[in-house]
Amino acid sequence: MAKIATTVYEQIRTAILNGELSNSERLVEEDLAVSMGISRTPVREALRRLAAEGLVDVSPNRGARVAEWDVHDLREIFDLRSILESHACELATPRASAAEIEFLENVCQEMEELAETELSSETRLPALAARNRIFHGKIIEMSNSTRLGLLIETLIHVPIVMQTYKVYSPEALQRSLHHHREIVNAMKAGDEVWASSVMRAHVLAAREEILGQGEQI
Amino acid sequence: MAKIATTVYEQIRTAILNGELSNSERLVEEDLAVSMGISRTPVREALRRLAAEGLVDVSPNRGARVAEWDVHDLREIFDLRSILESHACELATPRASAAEIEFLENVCQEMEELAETELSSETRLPALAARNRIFHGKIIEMSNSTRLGLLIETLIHVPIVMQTYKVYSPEALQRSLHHHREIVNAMKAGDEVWASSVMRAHVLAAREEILGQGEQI
DNA sequence: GCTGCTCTATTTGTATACAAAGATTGGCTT
DNA sequence: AAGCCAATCTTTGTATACAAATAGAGCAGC
Repeated sequence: MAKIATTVYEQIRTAILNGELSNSERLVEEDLAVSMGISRTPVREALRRLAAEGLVDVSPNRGARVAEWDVHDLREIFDLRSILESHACELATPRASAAEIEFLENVCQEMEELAETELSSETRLPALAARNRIFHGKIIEMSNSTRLGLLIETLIHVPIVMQTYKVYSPEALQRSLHHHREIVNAMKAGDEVWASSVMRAHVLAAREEILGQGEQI
Repeated sequence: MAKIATTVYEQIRTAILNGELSNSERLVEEDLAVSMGISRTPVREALRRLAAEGLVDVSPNRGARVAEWDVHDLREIFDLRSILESHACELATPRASAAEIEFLENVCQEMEELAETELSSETRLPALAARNRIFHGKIIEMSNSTRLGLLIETLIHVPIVMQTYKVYSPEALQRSLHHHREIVNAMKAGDEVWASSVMRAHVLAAREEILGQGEQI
């Protein structure tokens, strides 16, 4: 844990991702520094890093705020994710090993089992979200394209933030799990067109789910 | 010019993009600072920013170096650019105004005129490259997707670096210009599938051109 | 009572000082 | 002579101090 700046970065990052910081809340360097018992220098570095990832907005001489997103932003993000993640599927399919397929199948099974447990449990949703991230992350890793991974990484923050407020409808959850299964089946069959098409549909379906709820908020 | 950090950032950035800094050259904060007559603080900020954009690599406690890329990186980058820029075309086509089409046609014409002037002139290539960037940038702008623009932005650095060393073959140049014309024609016809397909081909053709030459270096 | 201005207070931007981690060089041992 | 260890030297990471810019409060003028 040599670098304080990295620690600070992770702390602020998870705070934003967990919704512990309200939207467009000011992030005053000095305040953050004293609250963590350190100096402004590493805080500054952390904030700039977060700005580069789009999690905070900084204006010159006016400091940093937690970034804010509207429906148009969300639409952009999911459009791009649908394109990039389906591309990841396309690249991953011909490279997929039996072990990797099995890994994905295990994640599918875990998610399916979780989905059958008691509804609206407070531990169930985070557990599902975590598995979901593992599933998507694994496919991106399998695509063997560092930059593709980095691009998707920068697009994923906002959906995670929204995920906090989101309650999947039972039908949407079922559809999502079926998509996952179908993606793995397509990869198993070595059919990259099939796999990437399902992934595209999967992300676009999620978009509608989120945007639909967005109007209710 | 209030922010020194921004100035430094731009200076180092253009130095890298112009190839004035040799590959994987160390960027020592203190040296850069004294050479610019400033302190290390803004230099540090600039380096971190460049790191976030992938133009320099920084290792903890070991400082920053100019980033280095291999053939695999280039392939990744052009693959992703082909996807994202063709998506930009798709979004831009239904939004394109007559004035924007005319603007693109003017850029096409300028490039065609430049192509007909004396060969291997040292001013011709940079002029073409500049127009090329304007052409692609305009379409991205027309797509009206901030994040798409940002993603492409982060992918474009490396090709620019390589462009410095690159001499287009006359055939490749002609093909490139024809692609541009065809893209504008497709947009004029309101055919986003056509437009995005040509853009995809355009970027992939550029990839082969660069990679083919890469082997010669 | 409201608008606009100035002065102050807060906060960011930059410089400098100090601490810690790596790299390097010189000598020592084998 | 080669390799290893240690001391030093360089370079990065963090803290603190100071300068500049912006925001806000209070006052003056209308």
